[in-house]
Amino acid sequence: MSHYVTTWSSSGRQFNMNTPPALNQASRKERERRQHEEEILVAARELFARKGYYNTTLEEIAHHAQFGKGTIYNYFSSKEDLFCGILIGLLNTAVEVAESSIALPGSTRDKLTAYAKAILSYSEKNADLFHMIVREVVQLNFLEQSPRMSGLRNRLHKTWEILAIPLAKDIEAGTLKPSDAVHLAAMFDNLLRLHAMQPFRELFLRGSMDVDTVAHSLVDFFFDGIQQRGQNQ
Amino acid sequence: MSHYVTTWSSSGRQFNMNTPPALNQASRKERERRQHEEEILVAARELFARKGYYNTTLEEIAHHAQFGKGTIYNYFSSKEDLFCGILIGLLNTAVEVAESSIALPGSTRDKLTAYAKAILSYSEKNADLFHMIVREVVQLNFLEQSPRMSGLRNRLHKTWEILAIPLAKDIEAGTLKPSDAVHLAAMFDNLLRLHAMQPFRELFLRGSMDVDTVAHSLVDFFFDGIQQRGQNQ
Amino acid sequence: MSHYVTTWSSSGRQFNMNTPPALNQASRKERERRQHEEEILVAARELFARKGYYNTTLEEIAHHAQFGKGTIYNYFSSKEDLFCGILIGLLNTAVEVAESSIALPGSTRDKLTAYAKAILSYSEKNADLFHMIVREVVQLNFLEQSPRMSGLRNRLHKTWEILAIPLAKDIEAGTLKPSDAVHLAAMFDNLLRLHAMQPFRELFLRGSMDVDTVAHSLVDFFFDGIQQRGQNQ
Amino acid sequence: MSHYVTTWSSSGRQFNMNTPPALNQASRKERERRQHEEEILVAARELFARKGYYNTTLEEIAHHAQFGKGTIYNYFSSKEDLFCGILIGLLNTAVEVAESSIALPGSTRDKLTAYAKAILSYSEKNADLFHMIVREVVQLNFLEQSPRMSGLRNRLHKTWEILAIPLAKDIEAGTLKPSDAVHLAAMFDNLLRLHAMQPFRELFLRGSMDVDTVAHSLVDFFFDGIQQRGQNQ
DNA sequence: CATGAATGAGAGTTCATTCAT
DNA sequence: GATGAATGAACTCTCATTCAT
Repeated sequence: MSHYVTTWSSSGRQFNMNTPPALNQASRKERERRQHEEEILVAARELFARKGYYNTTLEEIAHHAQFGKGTIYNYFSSKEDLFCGILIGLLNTAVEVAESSIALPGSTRDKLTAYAKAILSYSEKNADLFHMIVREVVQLNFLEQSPRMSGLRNRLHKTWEILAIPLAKDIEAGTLKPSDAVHLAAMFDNLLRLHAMQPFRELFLRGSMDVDTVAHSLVDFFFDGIQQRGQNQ
Repeated sequence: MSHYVTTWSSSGRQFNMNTPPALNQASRKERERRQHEEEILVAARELFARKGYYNTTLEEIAHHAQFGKGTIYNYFSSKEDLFCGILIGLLNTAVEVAESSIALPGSTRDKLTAYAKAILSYSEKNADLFHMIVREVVQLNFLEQSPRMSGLRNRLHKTWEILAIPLAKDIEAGTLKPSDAVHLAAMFDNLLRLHAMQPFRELFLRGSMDVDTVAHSLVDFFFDGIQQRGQNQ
Repeated sequence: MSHYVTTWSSSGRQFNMNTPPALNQASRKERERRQHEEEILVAARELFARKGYYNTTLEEIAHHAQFGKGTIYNYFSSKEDLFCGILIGLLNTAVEVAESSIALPGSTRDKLTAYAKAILSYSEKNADLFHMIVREVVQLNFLEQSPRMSGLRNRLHKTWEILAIPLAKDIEAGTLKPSDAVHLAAMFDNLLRLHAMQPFRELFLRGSMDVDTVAHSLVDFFFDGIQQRGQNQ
Repeated sequence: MSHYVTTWSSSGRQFNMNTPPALNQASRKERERRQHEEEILVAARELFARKGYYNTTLEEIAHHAQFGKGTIYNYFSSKEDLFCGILIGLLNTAVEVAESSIALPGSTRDKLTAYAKAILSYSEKNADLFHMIVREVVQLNFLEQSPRMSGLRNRLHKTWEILAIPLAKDIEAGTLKPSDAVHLAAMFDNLLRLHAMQPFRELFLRGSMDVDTVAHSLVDFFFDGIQQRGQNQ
């Protein structure tokens, strides 16, 4: 599964490691900077996920990241900016995962199953993170005001557009009911996020089901509904 | 449709109007008190929905409710308590709507369609309110800390249990696939809430579809999935 | 001398004490509000004068005014606004003093002498205040940015225009050299402020000269220069 | 005019260029050090003058001087010390200009006119600098606390004492009214500084008057006052 | 019961200063 | 000597809550 995921870096940035030795001096600094930025992001992600955006103070984040309070501001211009940094990383990851998944050979069911497995598996490792996203991202005030945020919704939409590609083909081919492919993708994605959220997992998945089982049953539900085949109420 | 909705009062509380005249004196006071509480709840609901919990100050709420700041504290012991008041009202409403809906005659599809229509119609009139709930309620810290909050999740779960009753019957009857009925109800409810949220509505529903159409297509999707009947990929 | 000075209230506001008894209820609140505002202004004035704008914290001002930190913000929207409040009071006072002074009967020398005495006497009681003004007002950045500040420079200029009236008459009458009357007024005013400043007073006036003597000698210098009459170097 | 101005170096320090070749090695280092110090002083002067002491950060100064932030601390022990460095340079310059001016042949009027021309001309090139001095130097806290600052007021006073020398002679000779010569010098100096300040220049001098005209009219005002000769109000 | 002035803990943010490289 | 990332004390400002009227 993980073969299509090159980096799980939350920032989603790619950078070339094959720099010539002459540039290593600059590279060291740069690498350290990225390292620290990542540490701050990880600390913030954990606290935001656990306690929510407004209940987490910068001091806590700094302490948890083992930095001084002021250091955070050398990497992010504000608390909001830090939050954006997290979201950007997550959404970039989602886009990447979506792209890799639909590039896999196989049916649309296979592609969506792969996507579901990757997202569920990621969210299992990142605990309450999706939880936080559902909680905060949707807060449009937030999204609309910050300039850095402007592209976030587009990125979310982009994930859906990517997932919509195979769905659209199937609709055209007549194997799926005629409908808005992007809308379907959004519904699937949100069902998935829902199951990735901790409280929901606690209620229904009780650790008894592994990622693969959940992914398969979600895809089945998505394609076939809850009704027995052949039945028509 | 509205015949099964007894009160849309946000507090969801029932109170008996048939008090004997001797008690009317006390009743006047009591009625006035409820009236004021309701006005405060309405004002708070609107502002919380528009700007989020943390971005709304008590002063704004008081002003919007045309009361003094201190007056709020005669009705709610804290900002958090006020927020709980709103949630309780909403969840009570949901429970009531669920109860009324499954009490209707007809198939499970009919019952869920009725529920969907009522919720969507309510959320249309209450704009960003479901939006806010998804955003804030899920915040477990919030839920767990306040004593008054302790029953909120149970109430949410209760809605699901109510909706699960007809589903469980169908599963037993073999018309639905074997699965956890409450889980199915939760999925349906969350799909519904998703479509009740403003940003999602904006993206896909563009005012072009009315409440009835959306409700029906959601139910269809829920029962049949996205696949053409008779197809098996 | 003091007969032309109606209020020395730093805010320079006039308000009618002859309110009918029916309005006294409102008047009490209003009076208390002004009282508190004045106390805050006095405290801030003293600290700003003693330690400078940037070296004085809001907490100190609040403590010195015997209020809580937050209370200050019920009266002034920011530290800068508080500073503006002080300046407005002072400049209003200066305008009033100028108006009263030139309204007095007598020669231009008499009018300017009266103005000088009033300002020096005021600054003697208000210690480092003029000191602070010279130090901070001139800071144009400050003046230009705040909207409330927009009129401050005009007010300063207005003082000069008022003082310029008798000077202009004398110039026209040929008893003073032809020159820009407002410029002359500004020079006189600044000479005056200079002598009102504490460090300058310390250096030259050493308590040995009283207000009247200083005022007279300033006016003499202003009209006659430092040269002996009849001499031409 | 410029023949009496040996260095306009802001630090006002004199150093001998005629070092023997053997010391050139040390001298090179030393020269470079002075060069860098001067660059920092120039950058700081410009920014302090433009934005005020408290609104200028060390980072800005460092950037403007094209050095790293830490480098500043190799030359000045603190921000305050840097500020002192500027003041010392300016006041040294003023002392030098005063000395050169009164050393010139001619009447007291001529000497003061020369001083006025030099100061006005300097301030014209250094824009808001005198502005800043009036604004900040007078702040006694500043002066009194820093040990390096201890001599600054003395230096200011020294300028006045120098300018007072010819005035004292004239008073003794009876061509000037009997008065405190240092006080007169201080008044003249401050009138001059006033006209060197940008806002004042803007109001009255409007570019229409050149340095020479202003200097002459200030001296005339100082000696003769504003009254027509032969008039006695 | 209604009010809103008073409160102060606590938030995000800035920036002079240090120090390892 | 030059650097700039790290630091944390100290700042201004916010706002839920109290309480005298």
